Amino acid sequence: MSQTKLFARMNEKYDYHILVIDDNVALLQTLKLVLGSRFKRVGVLSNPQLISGVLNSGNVDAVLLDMNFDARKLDGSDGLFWLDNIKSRNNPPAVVLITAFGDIDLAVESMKRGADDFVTKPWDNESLIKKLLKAIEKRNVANGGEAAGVPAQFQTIEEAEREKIAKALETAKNNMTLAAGLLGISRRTLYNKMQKYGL
Amino acid sequence: MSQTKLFARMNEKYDYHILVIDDNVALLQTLKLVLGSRFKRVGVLSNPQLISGVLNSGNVDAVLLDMNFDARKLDGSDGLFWLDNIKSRNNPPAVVLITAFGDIDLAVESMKRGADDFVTKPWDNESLIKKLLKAIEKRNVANGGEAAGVPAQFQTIEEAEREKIAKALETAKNNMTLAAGLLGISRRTLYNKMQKYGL
DNA sequence: GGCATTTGTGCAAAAATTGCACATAATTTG
DNA sequence: CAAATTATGTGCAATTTTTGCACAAATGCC
Repeated sequence: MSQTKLFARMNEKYDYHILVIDDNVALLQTLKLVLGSRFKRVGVLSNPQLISGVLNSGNVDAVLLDMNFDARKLDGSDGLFWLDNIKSRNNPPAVVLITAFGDIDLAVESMKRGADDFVTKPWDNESLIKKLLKAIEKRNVANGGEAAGVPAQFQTIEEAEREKIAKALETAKNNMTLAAGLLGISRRTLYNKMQKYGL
Repeated sequence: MSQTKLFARMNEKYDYHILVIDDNVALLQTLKLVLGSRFKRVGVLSNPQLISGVLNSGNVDAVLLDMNFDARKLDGSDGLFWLDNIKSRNNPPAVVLITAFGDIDLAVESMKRGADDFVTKPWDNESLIKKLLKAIEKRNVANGGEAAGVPAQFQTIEEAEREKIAKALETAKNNMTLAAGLLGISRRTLYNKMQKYGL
């Protein structure tokens, strides 16, 4: 039923959907060409106002977002605004930022706000593609790989419980009484579950 | 039993423990002086090998870490190594990196690896202090404020379960059969739990 | 218009949780 | 150090939860 991130053999394109957002139309063309050679679908957008709509419809894996839309305002605040906008969505795509103004503070601030990577113009095509791939893969594992809509792995309640218990034991430094309290279960049950999970 | 991050009135020092790590001893002195005027305790370390020991003993809230120890290797790889080292600890302190070589890629990579902020030499004392404070506060809320070793909040198994179920429903787009499968419980049980949790 | 899947719910058997008890450790404290 | 307090591991019976199965109605799909 699903056919996501499969093979990536020679001449094979990655089955990912990239959305490029930049107000420079010429640049947009170039990027579409470059990325189109390696990704199955590359969308292009010159008006960031439309981001929301596009993300709602298509299944976008990564957004490549320019930091500066307004040429009179080169501090990247527009980019940050749209970054926030995208990252506050429900199941946000990976976001890689691109800018001509290599400002460390801007880069750091972007990362704090949830950007997945940061690229400066002029960029190297291969490393841009690599960064996009890395960002997508990281996002996919973080999301349990539900990029294509169909979940791949999803932590079972039992698995989550096991982890939670392990963590509680650690936090409580193996004080069973405390750990049981933290977990909100009776001490007897904690013993039972520990046996069940081999802890 | 704990008395962390209290007041910060005029002339009052923040009750935080900062550890500065740099191989430049002169710089270390300066930083100790600068930070010492605003933080209760400021430790200083010129040999990163000793980080682990210091972090084990004291209750360090934030580490200010230089990126370049070996003068012949200016790519920051040493700093990243120690950053990883610190952040892989159990209850890691906030880490703010400091470097003379303002390299965007290095900054981005640092943030990816869990640094909390990034400062370039020459720095502004006030903003350095602010960054440290922000980093510590962020870390404290993230950890639920268990910096002092005693757990404050800990998610109960039921709470975790509730969250997990909510997420599963979202992932499965409210397909109950699928959601139950994802969670590894019977469909009937999913209905029961949803009622119990008011989902 | 069917055929397959999903939904919500009932029911009884099986399993898990809970509170309590109790004999021993282990830890704290004066 | 000795007493007092707290934690441990386990048994047991009452209670609660989970499970599998069933079934009629609703929904989706070709």
